[in-house]
Amino acid sequence: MPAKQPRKTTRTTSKKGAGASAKRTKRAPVPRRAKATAPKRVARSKTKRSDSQKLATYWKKRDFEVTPEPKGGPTLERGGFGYLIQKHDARRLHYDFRLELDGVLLSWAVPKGPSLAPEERRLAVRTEDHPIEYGDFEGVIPEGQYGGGTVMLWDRGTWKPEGDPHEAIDKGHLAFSLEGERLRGRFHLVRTRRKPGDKSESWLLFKGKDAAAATAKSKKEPIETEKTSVVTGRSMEEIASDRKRTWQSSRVETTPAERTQLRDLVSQIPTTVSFTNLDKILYAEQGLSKAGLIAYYAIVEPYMMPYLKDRPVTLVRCPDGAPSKGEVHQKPKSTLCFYQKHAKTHAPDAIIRVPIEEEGGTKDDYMAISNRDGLLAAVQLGSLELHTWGCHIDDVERPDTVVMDLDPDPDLPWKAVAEAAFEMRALLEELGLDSWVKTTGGKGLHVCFPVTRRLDWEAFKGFTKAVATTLEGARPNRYTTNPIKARRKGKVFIDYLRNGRGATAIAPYSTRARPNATIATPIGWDELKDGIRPEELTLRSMPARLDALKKDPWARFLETKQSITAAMRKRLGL
DNA sequence: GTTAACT
DNA sequence: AGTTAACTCTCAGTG
DNA sequence: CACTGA
Repeated sequence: MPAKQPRKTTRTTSKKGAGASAKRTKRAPVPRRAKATAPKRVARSKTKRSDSQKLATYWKKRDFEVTPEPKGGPTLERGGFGYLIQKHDARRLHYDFRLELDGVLLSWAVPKGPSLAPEERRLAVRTEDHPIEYGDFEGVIPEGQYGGGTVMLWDRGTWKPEGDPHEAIDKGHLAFSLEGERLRGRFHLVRTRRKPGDKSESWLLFKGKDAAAATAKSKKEPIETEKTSVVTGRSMEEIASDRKRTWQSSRVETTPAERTQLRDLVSQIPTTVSFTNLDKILYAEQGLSKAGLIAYYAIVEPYMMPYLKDRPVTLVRCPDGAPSKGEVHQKPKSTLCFYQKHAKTHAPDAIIRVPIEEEGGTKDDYMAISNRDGLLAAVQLGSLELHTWGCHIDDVERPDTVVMDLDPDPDLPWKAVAEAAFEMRALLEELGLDSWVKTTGGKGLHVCFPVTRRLDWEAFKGFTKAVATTLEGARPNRYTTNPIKARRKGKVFIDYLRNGRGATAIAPYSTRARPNATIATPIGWDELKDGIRPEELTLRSMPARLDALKKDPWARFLETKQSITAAMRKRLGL
């Protein structure tokens, strides 16, 4: 079963279900999680296991903060023999065949589902044991989660083994009868010989000979005739759309009227860029479409452009949208998004190409944006973040903008981060430098200032390092400049390395590829003092904020002419 | 999201 | 015609 | 050394 889309493959390789035999693509290495799948050992072992051991694999694969599937817990061994089949529309549609034994549900993924014809032997891939409570589950597993997709209860009832089921499973031949609503009579599960390289057990599920056995011709297959839930009568579509309703209730609703409005707005933007996929949702939690993103950038463009214009830029592109809360939790944006630094073949004409010398001495085309068309072209490419160099393209070797990144231990209160920014400002002021502050979209702050183009990157970075270490030296308990042990111990990491050649920092007014759609927002020092909250500066709130602002908090940034002087460097011991 | 290079 | 990879860089830690 | 995660 080769995967359809490479990106999704990467993101979901560890999804097994029916796709247990999925061939690996070259790019997608076997995730460690998949290696941890060891249903064989768990299921075949005759020794008594504790309940927690039995379901360890099941738990390991799921994030119960995200998925509506039951966690299941230590269960009493009721000796009951429940049976059920779930129709599961994950990466591939398949049927999950489950038999209760020893307090868990033994499970097989059957890609083609069961057949009533004894000669039809259906592949059944053994998967991890599931908790008994799973037998009641019907609903939608969120995208990005293990087995993401719609689950329908297709059949349920009881089963009865012929002989000792433990021995039969060890032997690899389980004969049993089913007493379900849609399947009845004798069935067999037979384990096939394991081929070298097989990661999971393959079994065959087929009908045993009895009165209920049918030849494929004489009787319709229940898989074909029964299309609805055995419990709720719902179709797969109905189950799936139920999710939409509950899901949408927890976010800002986008009505068709609003969609039209956004499309209209987009159509009125004067631009040469042609847009596609305007209704595609890029921020799931806020229900924000690509049209909404384009509208946002069209609005902030006059505010943003002065800081973005004519600097080498790196894009963080997420054509399928920002990671949702669930996705960010387990597998961050590395798989959903990718960085683009070079123009390569992808860059549209509206984005400027700038040949820049690489470390090795060769030249490669970088990108720069100089006007609205360029910005919107980047958005059309699915860019959710724009990162800029600290220089302009007409003199790439002479930087002109310093960014001191204050990156706090996540446990630190916001107030401590704000205080750090004020201390940084005070130090710079003492040296004779005016500075401005912006949020980053997360819990960090950037203290920024312009300087005249005099130093090369080495000297420039050296100066920012000295500033950082000075602050660290003054308050070693509060600050660290060591990226290694940056985290822990309640410190703020002062990242001066953003001031090196080729390094970048998030551009003012850029969106972030994060679930909450926060914006890297220039703010006033007074606002920071008054306790402005970075999580409230979002894509949705920004237009109103800009309207309400009496003056641009960074108004003086662009006019300020100041230099890193010999005297300043001397004062820092350089 | 786009392109080029494959099967 | 349909499928797949590439689209950053660096660095510490791990086996 | 190859690979991963940050």
